[in-house]
Amino acid sequence: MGVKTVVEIEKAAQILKLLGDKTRLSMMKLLQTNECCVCELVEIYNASQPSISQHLRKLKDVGLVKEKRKGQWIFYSLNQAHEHHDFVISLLDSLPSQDERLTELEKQGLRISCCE
Amino acid sequence: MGVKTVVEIEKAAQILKLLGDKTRLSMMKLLQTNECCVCELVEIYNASQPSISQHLRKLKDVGLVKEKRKGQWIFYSLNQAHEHHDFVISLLDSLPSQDERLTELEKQGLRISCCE
DNA sequence: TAAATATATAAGCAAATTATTATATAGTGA
DNA sequence: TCACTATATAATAATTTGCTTATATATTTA
Repeated sequence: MGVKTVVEIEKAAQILKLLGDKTRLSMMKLLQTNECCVCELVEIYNASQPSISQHLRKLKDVGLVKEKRKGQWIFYSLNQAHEHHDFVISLLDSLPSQDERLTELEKQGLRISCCE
Repeated sequence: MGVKTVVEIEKAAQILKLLGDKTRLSMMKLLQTNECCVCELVEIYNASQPSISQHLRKLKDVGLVKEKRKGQWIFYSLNQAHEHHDFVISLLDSLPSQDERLTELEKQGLRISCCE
């Protein structure tokens, strides 16, 4: 499980505040093991497109997620280069997988796959 | 380090939201290894008494801390019986000790000690 | 190039959060 | 019992958050 590194209180509070929202937290767990584009997340969380974009913006602003454009889609995933990535991972490791939400999408034929 | 237990997303988000405030987070870290009364926390965080009381109330409402009256003081500490205590501990274990704040108090002669 | 799709951003607003001020409750000790 | 200290709570004000609506930008495709 590796050695714990220390996260300053203020930095930790900033991260935890962002994760303290069930949509963002679930998204982070999903993005831990999947790349998703905005329109998939909109479907999954049954939220408006601007609402999802704004959540992603906050996560991106502190470097928790990164984006990669593939054609007209922008795929998000965890930013493994984040200073406190291991702190975040150890948190996410206590959460149940959110992958069944993607499986649902797949069933509905709404999963975006994209050859680079 | 023990086996990770799973915390439902909603429950985790609730806990993380509470910890996503630097005063509360620092207090939780302090209370992990110390019992403190309200007036000590007021000194330490340079906050008003109602403000500290309200933070403690929130933490107590979800069962993260517990209280014990000793004379005119009420001492708070982590509630080790919380359903997700191990989740909380694994979080706090990544944070730097806040004990020097108590040491400061001690120097100023403001530490409350109380024989039961 | 025009239409369609995906995403971002800005503005406005309602709900939630945090601090402040004022007051109530409880224990201590003269 | 009265004054004092510690704490909680209620009311209010200030701030922040998250959503919606409207619009802008970028990419694809006809």
